[in-house]
Amino acid sequence: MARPALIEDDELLSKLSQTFRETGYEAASVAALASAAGLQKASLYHRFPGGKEQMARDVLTAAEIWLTENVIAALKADGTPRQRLAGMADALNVFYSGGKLSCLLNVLSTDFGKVGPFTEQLRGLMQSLISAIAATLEDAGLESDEAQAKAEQRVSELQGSLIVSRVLETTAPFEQCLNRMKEVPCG
Amino acid sequence: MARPALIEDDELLSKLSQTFRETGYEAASVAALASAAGLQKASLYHRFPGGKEQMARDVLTAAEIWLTENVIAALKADGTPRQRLAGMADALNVFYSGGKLSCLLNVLSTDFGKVGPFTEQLRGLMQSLISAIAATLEDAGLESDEAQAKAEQRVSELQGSLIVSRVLETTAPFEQCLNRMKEVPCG
DNA sequence: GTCTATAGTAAGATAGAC
DNA sequence: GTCTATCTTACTATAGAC
Repeated sequence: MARPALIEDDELLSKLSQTFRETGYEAASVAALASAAGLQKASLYHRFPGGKEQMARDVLTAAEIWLTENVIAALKADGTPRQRLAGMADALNVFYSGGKLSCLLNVLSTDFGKVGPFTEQLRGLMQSLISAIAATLEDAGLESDEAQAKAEQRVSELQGSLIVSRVLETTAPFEQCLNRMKEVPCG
Repeated sequence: MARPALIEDDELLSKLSQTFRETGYEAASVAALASAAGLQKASLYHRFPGGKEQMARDVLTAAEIWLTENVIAALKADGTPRQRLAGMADALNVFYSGGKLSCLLNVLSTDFGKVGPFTEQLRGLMQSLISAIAATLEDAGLESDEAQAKAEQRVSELQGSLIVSRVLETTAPFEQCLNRMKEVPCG
């Protein structure tokens, strides 16, 4: 194993992720990404030969892993559906820093035309999240179609609450959305 | 009154709006905007001396007027709350082209850091929409706090459903969201 | 692995003819 | 009001020293 880098991969990806989520993909210049990481541009290109697109892809992959190991894992854990939904909400609160960070699903899907380089990965991630929520709602007694629809609705609301929170400059909409997500829908 | 331009202002703004909503603010180059409008870059700058920022601002103002005269007007029209919500949903369906166009509220708030040049206008527009929905829900019998919360929730869901529709490449989430918005919430 | 320095390119914006 | 041509700047990306 080689000597460790001056800045660890995990921390580097975290800094890059924050910049992408704060400013969007196109608006995030490599200079800004380098500055956020505390490196020079050439150092970033050394670690990401694929350039900015690879930086975003690696950030997205890291987010996918984190969401799988935390948000989706919470939904698949032991416990009542109510408890599992609460676990999911807590993990989402961490992921979005209490509503202060945008979602990569939004950011990376916005700055391109019909089809961007991340479309497939984004779709897979979103479907995984929806499926995991739907499965939990089924365990709570909902029928399959109903559970799927409610899961889609909740993911929509989650994404949208981040937009509303950003525009209105208050995290209240995001927090209220998380609270609603903890409850099993009445129908 | 001077001789009319070769391309009318309304149509021009419509083309620019579509480009911004399809690709985002930063990703929409002036060259692409000009191409969409069927003009050269210099012609665009003649009409918008403030450059790309003014183009986006004028597009946003036009959207604000359209939403006020259609979506919000539907909410303030005569009829039962249920009828007014249905009128709003129909207008929103037109505005978003059945879920195929992103929202300027998302696009213009994403590509900047904490504060962008459109923050104030975006916030005002979103608050107007939330207030108009809340007032209709109050007319339907909800208490003030409850109506406000439900209105925020619905706007969140609307924004989010556009993201989910874009990522999953199906307009179903948007359409289902509109259908839910037509109903008066049970509580 | 990180740096300074620099290509090469595309962006936003302007000048001036018609 | 629209155009062609151009300016200036900022961007992505690379080369090569340490």
